[in-house]
Amino acid sequence: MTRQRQAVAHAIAAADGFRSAQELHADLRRAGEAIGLTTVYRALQALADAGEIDALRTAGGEAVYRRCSAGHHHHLVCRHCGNTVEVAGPAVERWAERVAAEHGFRDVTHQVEVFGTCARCSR
Amino acid sequence: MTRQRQAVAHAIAAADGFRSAQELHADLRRAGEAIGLTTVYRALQALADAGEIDALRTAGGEAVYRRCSAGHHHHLVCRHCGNTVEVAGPAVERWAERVAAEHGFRDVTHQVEVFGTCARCSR
DNA sequence: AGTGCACATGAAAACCATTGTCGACTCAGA
DNA sequence: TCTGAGTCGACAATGGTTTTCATGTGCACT
Repeated sequence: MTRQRQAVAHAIAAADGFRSAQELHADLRRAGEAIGLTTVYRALQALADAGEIDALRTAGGEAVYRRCSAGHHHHLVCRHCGNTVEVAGPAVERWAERVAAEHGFRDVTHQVEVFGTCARCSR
Repeated sequence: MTRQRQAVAHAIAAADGFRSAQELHADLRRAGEAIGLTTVYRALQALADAGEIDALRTAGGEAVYRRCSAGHHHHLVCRHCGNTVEVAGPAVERWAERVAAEHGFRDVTHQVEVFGTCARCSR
C-alpha cells in the first residue's frame, strides 16, 4: 500500500460520518498531504471494493464514503448535519431474507438507510 | 396536464421495470413523440414529487424511475435482469421508527432495497 | 549502485446525467 | 382577437466522476 492510499485510509478512519471524495481530498491537502483528486477516487474505490468502507450515494448523486466497523449494519443519517449512527437491524435482516425467499430470490443483499433530523438539528 | 406529461406518464406506466430519464426519452422519440429531454426530466420529477412513481439512483449515479402502486413499499430487484417485485415491509417500517426514536431522530424517512438473483436468472 | 518493469500517480481533458436559461409557444379566459 | 400565465425545448452550463497519458516510484534481480 502506498503512502497516498494509507493517507486516504487514515483520513476516512479519522472522519466522523460520511465524507465525499472531494471533501476527503480537501482535508488531505489541508493537512499538507500531496495527493491528487484522481488518486483519492481510486483509493476510495479500492477500499470500497475491499469492503473496508461503506459507499452510498446522496440524493444529489454524489458518492460518499464512511469507515465501517466489521460486520453488517445500517446507518441512521441526519439529513442536515450528516451525522451518522451505525445501527444493527436483526429484524430487517430476517425480513429481507424471508421476503426474498418468498419470491425465489437468491444471493440476497440489501441496502437500508434511515434519514431523519437528529436531536441537535431539530432544536 | 399537457400532452408531453401524459406521454411520459403513459410511457412509464407501459414500461416494465426501472427506466432512466434518457431511456424514456429515447422510447418516446422512437414512438414518434415530439418531446425534449428537458421536459422528460421535469415530468419525471413532477411525477416523483406527486408520489406517482418511484425514483432511486443506480450505482452509476443515474436516476431511474418506475411506476409504483400507491402507498409505501419497497423493492426486490434482480441484479441480473432488473426485474422488480414490490414488497411491503411493516416490520421494517416499525424497526426504522423505533431505531430513529431511540437516537432522537425526527421526520424519519427510509430507503430499503433488496437485491438478489431471481428464480429465472439463477437457473 | 544499475537495470528493467509493472504498477501507481496526478494534471488535464473527457464524460455524462442533470439543471438553468430564455425565447417561442400554447391555450384558457376576457 | 388579445392577454397573461404557464409550458416547452434547444442549447449552454454545471459538477461529480472517469479516462488518458506522461511521469514517477517501488522492487526484484544483477
